[in-house]
Amino acid sequence: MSELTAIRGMNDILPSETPSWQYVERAVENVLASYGYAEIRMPLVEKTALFQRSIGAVTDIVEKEMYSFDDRNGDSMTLRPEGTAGCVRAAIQRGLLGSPQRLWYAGPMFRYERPQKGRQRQFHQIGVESFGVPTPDMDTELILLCDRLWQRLGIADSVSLQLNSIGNLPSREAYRDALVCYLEKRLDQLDEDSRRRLDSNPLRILDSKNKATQALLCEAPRLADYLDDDARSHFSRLCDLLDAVGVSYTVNERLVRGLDYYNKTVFEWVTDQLGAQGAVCAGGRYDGLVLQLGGKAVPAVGFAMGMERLVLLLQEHGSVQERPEADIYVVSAGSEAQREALVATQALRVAFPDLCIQQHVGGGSLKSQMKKADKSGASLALIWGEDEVADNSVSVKFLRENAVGQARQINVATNRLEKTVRSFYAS
RNA sequence: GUGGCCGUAGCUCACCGGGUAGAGCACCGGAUUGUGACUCCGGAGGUAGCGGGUUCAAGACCCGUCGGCCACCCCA
Repeated sequence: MSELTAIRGMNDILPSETPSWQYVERAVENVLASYGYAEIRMPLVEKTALFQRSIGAVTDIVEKEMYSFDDRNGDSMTLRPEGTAGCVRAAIQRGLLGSPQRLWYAGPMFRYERPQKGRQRQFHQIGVESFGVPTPDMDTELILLCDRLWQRLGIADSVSLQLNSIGNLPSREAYRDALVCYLEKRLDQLDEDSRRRLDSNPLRILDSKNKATQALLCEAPRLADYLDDDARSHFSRLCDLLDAVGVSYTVNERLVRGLDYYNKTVFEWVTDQLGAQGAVCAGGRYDGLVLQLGGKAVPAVGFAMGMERLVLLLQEHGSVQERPEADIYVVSAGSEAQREALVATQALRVAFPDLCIQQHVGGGSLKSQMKKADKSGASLALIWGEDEVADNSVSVKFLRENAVGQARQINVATNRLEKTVRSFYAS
């Protein structure tokens, strides 16, 4: 093996996998279009400060996971670790926020982490963001959109919705103080990671996986008790609407999300089928971010889904059907026959733009060409040899089980080939 | 950043201190003249991740290193 290998955590998506990817991408694009969302494409690289000021300076992402570098002018740039910051920046800078906007984007994100199942350094997200609508019906729409997509992909049974409200900044700060106060009195019962979080990001302690810590939290102050009326009614309206449509969810009071910009609604679609990586899709409301990044006070909600994780889920369910490499495989013996075959094949491609018609290349005996025809999965082989050239015909061989009474091989005049193929596919 | 498991043919894996390192699948060729699959026959393909050590002898044991997977952490 050469030492010129791919960078750790940056995977090639191989030909055997791209059908699954395309399947997911098409389904997503379809569903998004049906809800009226428009695509936006942003650069992969942004100024480092953009991420520092949006994601939150003390988050792991900004502290140790960003691919940052100085460009030739000495300005610090960063390969985007997530999409929301760039999308907000673009929306502000390009003046998209005069009226409500429904946007989506897809593409690679970069985070310097140890790779594991469902997690790599270059990974792909599809992000959906809504700007300008402060009411909970907007949050609802986004969640319904997800639900529709899971149905569409056939993975609805594998994911479930976790929901919470983390209120506005003042109530979160008040709660944070109460939580820290409570935990500081019980420092000895806290695990090491949680102790570290006590100064940096106390809310994250809530979703610690440590059992002792979780037990400790049962008696801790509850975030829900600190929400103001606005956040409370926003959340209950969201729940009402979800109930009305019949989307089931679990209110998870410990769900706080990692990025600083969220307020009010946060949600996560989780699965137990991807090892340690439970979150397939996650997001929430971020009413303050546009203002914080230099725009007007425009409310917003959004979420992102992890393509790799969706594809993994889909593959576990085996619901992507594979297509044969070719529908028709063209073989020939002799250079004159190959010439005839080439011309006829080109005409067939015009007549049947949706079929995959492969003409054998690279020579070899007719036998070896026929082997290739079989392996390609094609239903028909078209054969040109000396005899066919001599009488302007082509031999059509049916390679698969087909309609009763169908001959295994027939010889037709070249000018009747199109008609023959058409009738084969009609039946 | 920490921990566990693992690097032998294109792929999945055997052999687990001793002869020229094997199998299945895949690949190539042949089994009648111009015809696939199934079957049979034949062939090609490996400095056993890399470096060092122990030993009369190492793919197997030890150390290091690189790479992979999984988990912690974090997150989509």
